[in-house]
Amino acid sequence: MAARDYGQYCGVTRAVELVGERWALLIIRDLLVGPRRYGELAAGLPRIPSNILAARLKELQAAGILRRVPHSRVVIYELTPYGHELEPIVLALGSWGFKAMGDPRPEQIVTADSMTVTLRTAFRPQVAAELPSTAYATRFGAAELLVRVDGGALEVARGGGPADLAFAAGPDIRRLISGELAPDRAIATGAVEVLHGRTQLLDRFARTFHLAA
Amino acid sequence: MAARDYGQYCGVTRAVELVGERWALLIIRDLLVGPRRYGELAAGLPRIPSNILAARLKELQAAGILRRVPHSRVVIYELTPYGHELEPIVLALGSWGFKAMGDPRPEQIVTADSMTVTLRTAFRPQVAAELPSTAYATRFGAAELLVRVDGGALEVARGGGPADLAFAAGPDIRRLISGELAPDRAIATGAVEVLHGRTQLLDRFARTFHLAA
DNA sequence: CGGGATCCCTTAGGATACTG
DNA sequence: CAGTATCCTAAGGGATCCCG
Repeated sequence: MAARDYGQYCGVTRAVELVGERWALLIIRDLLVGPRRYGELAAGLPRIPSNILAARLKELQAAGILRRVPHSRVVIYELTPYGHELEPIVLALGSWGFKAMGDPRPEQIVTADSMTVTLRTAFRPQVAAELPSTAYATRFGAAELLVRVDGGALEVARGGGPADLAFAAGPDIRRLISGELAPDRAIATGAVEVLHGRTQLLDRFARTFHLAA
Repeated sequence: MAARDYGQYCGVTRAVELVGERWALLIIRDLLVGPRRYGELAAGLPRIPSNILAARLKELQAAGILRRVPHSRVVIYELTPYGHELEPIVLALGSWGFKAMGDPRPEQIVTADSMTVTLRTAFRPQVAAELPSTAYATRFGAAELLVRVDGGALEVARGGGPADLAFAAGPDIRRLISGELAPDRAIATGAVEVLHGRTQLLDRFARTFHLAA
């Protein structure tokens, strides 16, 4: 059950034995957004081989990190409380890795769950608390998300819906979130295309979601 | 330079591409304690093949996480500021993994650097600040450490030295740190052998260093 | 059709020996 | 001491197939 071990008696070592295998943390990242079915996980991780996904799910289940819940006809995977304790670590990794992202290569994709986690990472509750409640309908690559900011609370759902601001963003969304690209410049250069709503609301978005470069 | 990639444009993904390869986080863990030479790293990671250590050092250097500093005759590896930003993440992983450690298997060892990181993780500055300054000379397995607690500050050095309390601990040190094993019980059962100093000081140690089970 | 299992091949990683 | 070089095993990638 325990993957390849390192022969050391140490908490860090144990952690990487449990979640350090290839793909494991990305599965956990997606499950942090919500319970998922096998096919949903596979769709969110297009390049994971099916046998690896199945193997990881078994290992993570044996480690007490996730649970396999058979519903009628379908199977749901969800994090256990112990698995949920990884949330701050995964978000911190996202914040740290954000700085090394550079520009996307053509084959790199943006998935709904990864973008949701990014938004959670970048969310600044204390800033949001001082701004009016706002709903954003966003599209990043193929990922459509409905982002609701209400006081210091953030809610991200897949799909669209009514919103104060609807926009589609290309890869330069990274520079917008890092502050390297000002909101008005982002619109001017076409990095962000506003589909509906006042363009000034993009500035509110950029203040609400920020990550250091 | 970039290791196997995942094809996703996401901070978490980038992070695991940079530090998710086998052994990488353990190398970083040891470098968090201080700059190390190639041989020191190899000694602290007894089961890492030499070619893998060399490969990881190159990859981590290319990623801007560590620096190769040639001194006269010897080469020193040290974390860059970007690499140092991983410290809270590594400590959090250690704290999370601590809960899944269980009892050590016979082949598992404790190294000086891993134990140093564990002590840093378990250190409670706010508790220590209310206790008198204390020096502990400790031995965990083969790892000898001199632990100085002064107010809210912690300093851990390899080797021995004068101390208020000297003790050697077996694997049950984990239960002492988690609070499952009371200090006096630890001494009574032989889990901790006090070599010098007042045995009551072990209680102070246990209050200063604590991790949830 | 969702949820996997099986196949074959490639490549990272383990063990050990060797070199500047 | 600080790494290469080599050889081999086992994990991972990719496609396909299977079963309820």
